[in-house]
Amino acid sequence: MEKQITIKDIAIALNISTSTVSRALRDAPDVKAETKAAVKALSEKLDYQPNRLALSLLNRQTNTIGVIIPNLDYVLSTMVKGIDEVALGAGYTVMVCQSDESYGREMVNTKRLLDSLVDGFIVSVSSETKVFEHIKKIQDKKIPLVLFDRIVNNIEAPKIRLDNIDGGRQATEHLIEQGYKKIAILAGPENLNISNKRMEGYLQTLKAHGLRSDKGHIIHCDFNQQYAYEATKELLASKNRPDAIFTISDRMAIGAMLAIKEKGLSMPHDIGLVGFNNEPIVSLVTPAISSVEMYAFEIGKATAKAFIEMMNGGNDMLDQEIIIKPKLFVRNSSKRN
Amino acid sequence: MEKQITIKDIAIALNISTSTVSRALRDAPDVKAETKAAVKALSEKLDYQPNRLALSLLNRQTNTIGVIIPNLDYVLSTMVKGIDEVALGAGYTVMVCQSDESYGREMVNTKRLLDSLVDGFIVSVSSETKVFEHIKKIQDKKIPLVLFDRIVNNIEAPKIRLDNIDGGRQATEHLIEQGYKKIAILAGPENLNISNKRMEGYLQTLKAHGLRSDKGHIIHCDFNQQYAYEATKELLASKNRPDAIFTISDRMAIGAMLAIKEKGLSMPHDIGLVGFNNEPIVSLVTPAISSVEMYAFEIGKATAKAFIEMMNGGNDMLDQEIIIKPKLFVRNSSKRN
DNA sequence: AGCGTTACCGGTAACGTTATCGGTAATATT
DNA sequence: AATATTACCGATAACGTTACCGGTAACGCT
Repeated sequence: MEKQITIKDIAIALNISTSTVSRALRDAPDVKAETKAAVKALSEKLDYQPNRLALSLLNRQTNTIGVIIPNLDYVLSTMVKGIDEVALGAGYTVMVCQSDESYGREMVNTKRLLDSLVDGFIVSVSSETKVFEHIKKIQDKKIPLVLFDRIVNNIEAPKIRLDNIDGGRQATEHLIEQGYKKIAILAGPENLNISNKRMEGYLQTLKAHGLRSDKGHIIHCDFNQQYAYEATKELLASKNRPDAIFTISDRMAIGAMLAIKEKGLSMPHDIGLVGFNNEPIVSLVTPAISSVEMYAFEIGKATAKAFIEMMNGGNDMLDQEIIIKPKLFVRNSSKRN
Repeated sequence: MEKQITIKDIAIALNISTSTVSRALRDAPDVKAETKAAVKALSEKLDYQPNRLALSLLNRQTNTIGVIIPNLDYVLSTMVKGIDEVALGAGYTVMVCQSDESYGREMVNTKRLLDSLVDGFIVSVSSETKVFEHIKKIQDKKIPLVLFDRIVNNIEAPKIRLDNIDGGRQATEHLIEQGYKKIAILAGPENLNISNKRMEGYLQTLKAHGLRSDKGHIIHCDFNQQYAYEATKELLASKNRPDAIFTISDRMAIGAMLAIKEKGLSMPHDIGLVGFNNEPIVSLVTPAISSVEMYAFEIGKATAKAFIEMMNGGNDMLDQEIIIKPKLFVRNSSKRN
């Protein structure tokens, strides 16, 4: 790393003070046009770039947003893309740190970024996170915080998320409409809010239609094809075999699909299947899988917008919750009539 | 944002100098044990966190790596995960910026990070990038740079990449062994190095086995299922219909698969299919798709390791090229005997 | 001639931290 | 008792930048 060009170098070369150089570069009114021109010409020639560290230290702001996410799967990548787009436009640089679904790494990442590196946080918590001291610490320091997707209820911050209950409802209602009676659900980890909400939608809808929800038809497993595959195998081998499965992610849907095919059952005839996320892949397998679109890119954009609004003094936003409506895309895995 | 606790606050509270506080916190030998204890206790109590901006300004290093990537698809996400893992372990924070395959955004991102925000760069260029002034600027400033995956040949920097030619060779050789005679290739954008290398392996292998490569069997299209789907439809409708297709990504393989199924052809009997990347999805569709594993996580780790080595003064690494060997995983889409 | 105004510029302090030098008091050595 | 050594600590400068205050020279006005 070479010594970088500073304002001082220019000042010495032109035999003026650093103050004048600084003013000239910022087009201040009280600098002779001639001087300005000389300064600008030289700084151009030397390819002067202001040192953002020094500026940040002085202004106490870095124009950087810390984004903490559990992983970089399809949905979160898409959300990050949305955040990125809006943030970049507003002059912010985004710092993405993935916790890899680990509470420990989430804490470490948060702490690092907290050391005056970012102006604020956009967080989606890991599935392992059950204690929120690190999040509270952000707020103790009065640093702007926005939660998205995997939100935490008892923290007061703007929250941007999907209407997960409604997503669960749409999927379940559709299956019922198609005549399925024994609908199982492959849910995610037990303490994961988004999973529980989707399940809540599922349970509510069953109840509303006077259907019983067999306890054996509710299965918690990790966000993982392999687990989903095995869970489905068990489901299909059970005494009270379900005639439809709602999985709360497409990855899991594909795992389930594999087990269904292996068993020699046909979709949608013998068994119906609905996934969640509407990843591109679901329309490319056979049969194409019905799935709930969650508009991840939009969620990302809305999150960044809320963040920026908050940065601009919107402390009245603390209790705001932006809820995006999902939409079921029906495909052949569940379309019986 | 509240005023943060500084070393000065502690100094005033304990009626000692900032120098002493600083030394006490760093466990310097020439501080009374009693003083140390007092400082540590208070800094603990006030939850003092050193200001990394100030430190960075002083030491001229930020302990941050700028990672520029074209997007966050499966392969790159996995590589970033590898980079992250190694970098975190070495005390670096990673700043991921995606260019979204746009030359303009790649430039903007690079420039921003160049303003003293990062100690070095790890770059994978966008498919749109044909001019490399922004990359050369990094080197002009003597800032460490490592290229990975989508590398640029005429830039002198450590490069970590897959042996793409060999990947193309393995795929093609396998298809030939399975008795396929008319092997088409779905390649990526024309100026994309990784695509051209995989194609080179394909062409070399055809030649080595005395097979002609029909010009109509070489198709360039974007990394995109939809394009691949349409391109395959055309291929299958052409006079000289291929009996096998090698796609240089799994996304494209799935697009191709869709077209093949639609046409009513069976794999591997009527037509063979081999993809690239070995994404989890390929083993979950029917038939499972053969694919070339590129060990993305390993590439990510190797990249970060090379970067760190370079940071530690390894300027002798400038011409080093680490080449990871791929490995074909054979599945039912191409296993005829 | 004396005063105010304008145009322009320089010096200093500050952001938070640490390296370096130097100093003082207590203790050890002769 | 005089000197050397040790243990401990404070002041200062520096990293690069800008806000703020102040100053000088030139000019115009009465």
